[in-house]
Amino acid sequence: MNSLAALHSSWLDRLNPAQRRAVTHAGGPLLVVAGAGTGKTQTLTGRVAYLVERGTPPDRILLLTFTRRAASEMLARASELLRESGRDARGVWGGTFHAVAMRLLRTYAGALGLDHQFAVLDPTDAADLLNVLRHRLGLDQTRNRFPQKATCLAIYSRCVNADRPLAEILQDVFPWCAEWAEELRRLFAAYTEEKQRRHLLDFDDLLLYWRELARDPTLGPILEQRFDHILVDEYQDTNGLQVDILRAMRSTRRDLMAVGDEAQCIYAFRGAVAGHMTRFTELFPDATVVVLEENYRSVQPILDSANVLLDERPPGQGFPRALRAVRGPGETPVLLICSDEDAEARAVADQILRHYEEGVPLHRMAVLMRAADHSALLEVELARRNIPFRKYGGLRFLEIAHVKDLVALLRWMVHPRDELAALRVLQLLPGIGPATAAQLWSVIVEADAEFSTLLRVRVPAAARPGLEDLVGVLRSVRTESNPPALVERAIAWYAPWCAQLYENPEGRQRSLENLVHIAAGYESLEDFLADLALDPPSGAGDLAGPPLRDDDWLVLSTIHSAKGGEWDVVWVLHAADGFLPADMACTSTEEIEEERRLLYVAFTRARDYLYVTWPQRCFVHGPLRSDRHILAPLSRFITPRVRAAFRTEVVGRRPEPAPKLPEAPPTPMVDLHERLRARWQTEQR
DNA sequence: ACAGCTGATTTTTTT
DNA sequence: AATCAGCTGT
Repeated sequence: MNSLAALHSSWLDRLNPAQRRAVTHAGGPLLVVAGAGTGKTQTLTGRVAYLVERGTPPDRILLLTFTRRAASEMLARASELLRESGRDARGVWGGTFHAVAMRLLRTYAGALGLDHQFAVLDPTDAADLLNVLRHRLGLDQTRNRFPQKATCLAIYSRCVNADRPLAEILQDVFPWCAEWAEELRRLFAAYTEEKQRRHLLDFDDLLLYWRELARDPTLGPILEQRFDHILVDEYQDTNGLQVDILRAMRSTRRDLMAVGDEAQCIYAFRGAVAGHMTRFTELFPDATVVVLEENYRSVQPILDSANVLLDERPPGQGFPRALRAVRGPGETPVLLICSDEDAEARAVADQILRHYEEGVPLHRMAVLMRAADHSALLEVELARRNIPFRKYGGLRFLEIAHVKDLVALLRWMVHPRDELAALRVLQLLPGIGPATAAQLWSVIVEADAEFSTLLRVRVPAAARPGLEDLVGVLRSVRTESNPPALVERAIAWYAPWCAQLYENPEGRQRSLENLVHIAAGYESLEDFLADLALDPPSGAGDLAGPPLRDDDWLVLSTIHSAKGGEWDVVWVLHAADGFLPADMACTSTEEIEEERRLLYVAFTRARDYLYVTWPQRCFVHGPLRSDRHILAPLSRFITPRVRAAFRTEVVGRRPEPAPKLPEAPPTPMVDLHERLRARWQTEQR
């Protein structure tokens, strides 16, 4: 025990008293209220290390995080702390709720009556399946247009995750779809049945089945005993379903540690409720609460701006809890008033270069925005100036058309009964559309997935050679099991169709080659695909972005994807009403308050410098609002008091005074009026 | 009967 | 910019 104490002291002493109290907490439920930048990650990793050091077997610890990356980073740091004691944290169950659910369900599939071979539907597949069923139910031929497949999935998912009835969700969140309540209910019923019939689980099912498993009178207790300690990061963003799971997993055992910050709850669209933090102590009345308030990240002026931002909330929106900077004074944040978006992009690029020349590497800077397309002009400007960047958030890797095509082929190779994948692949061939593809599929099903029967079907001549090669590729899994080799075979088949179907085939092909490298880390193609669905490469930019000359790149990120991150210099783009808050999120107080928290998250990512930009004129493009300019008022969250925490700079063209015309020389009079009238008098027809 | 095209319509953020 | 229903030429 003495030697253990000596080992601890090396890193335990570096924690502040509150952090140490959390890390060495004796037992029972523990809530850590951790404001932004207060060392919540150190506290969590410290706790893991402490538990392992005190003898808890790593595989009896469950660490639930918001992304997989967060889990692996924390476990690596915990192992670091443990090195002296000769133990390590590998073996700890770490990952997202979804990834852990996947692992548990693979283990208990049999007992649940689930096919061991169940496949996971990524959101794109889920939407495609809904689309199929929507047509089957005749919901395409309606007076008004039925909601799009992605919207249907969003509605379904919100109901499941918030555990609230459809009618309520429609009323509160999707009022423009309220007229479709009955049709949607039928659609979701069909969807649920169809998934079960095909042994498919979507992301939400992973959680739903876990909850059922944990609540089961026989299996539940076994599952609960499986873990001595459960630790949850970003607790403020857990939804009702996840809270249910935690309660079921801790009905008799009491060791549960939750870490979070109510002011950073930004996932209402996934069913999170800002009040879950406060409700923790209701669910676990014997909980110990530890509050971390000392901020180690930012200089005081940045925290001042964040503190005022929260202080301007209407009453009843959570406790005011001011952050104190351990680091002390620093630069005042800057509000950058730009004449338009072009000026914004140029000014931000200028400043990036200035900080770079002062010695800040690009990867210590980040540009954050509410929606992925807010950085469109900036991206052009960065490319023009050869500033390398990576973009996180926005279009997901698996949503890019050519990636979807290739992944469908890989899935079909692995799961011969994957109808959605097969139909997508078959329709790549010229002359084959929905009907022929469906016919080919039924032939295969009858032949018990013997691919060569495909060649007996009469297809348009143009499709014939492609189809023959396809059979060869599909059968290659029988002789080859090396994932990268299989991915290469798939690419070889797909490349010509890709070139025919899309612009920029070289670029697309290069991004596909990256899949070969990623696949190299896997034992089987199956594992590779399962992981790809749950944890795809972050952002399209990872693989399709501009060529990276060196290892240094600027980060562009949605605020949602920036969660947990920190940078020396941070820009927050488009701090204009209609963009932040987004105009689609202004129908209720709850939505608006969430937008305010989003801005709070953005502010508190910055260590040394914070710039908030306001383009006075914005170009709105995309759905619903045909491309046009609008005058955008400053974000309602930048109230006079908040603005007082900033220094203001103005960039771009001021409205130019009308150019003075040179004095006109005297000229003869002309009758303009007459000429204009005449235009219509002589018009024939 | 079908594939592929045309033109109207479309809500952001992510595991 | 993408989706989707309906139209048109094969």
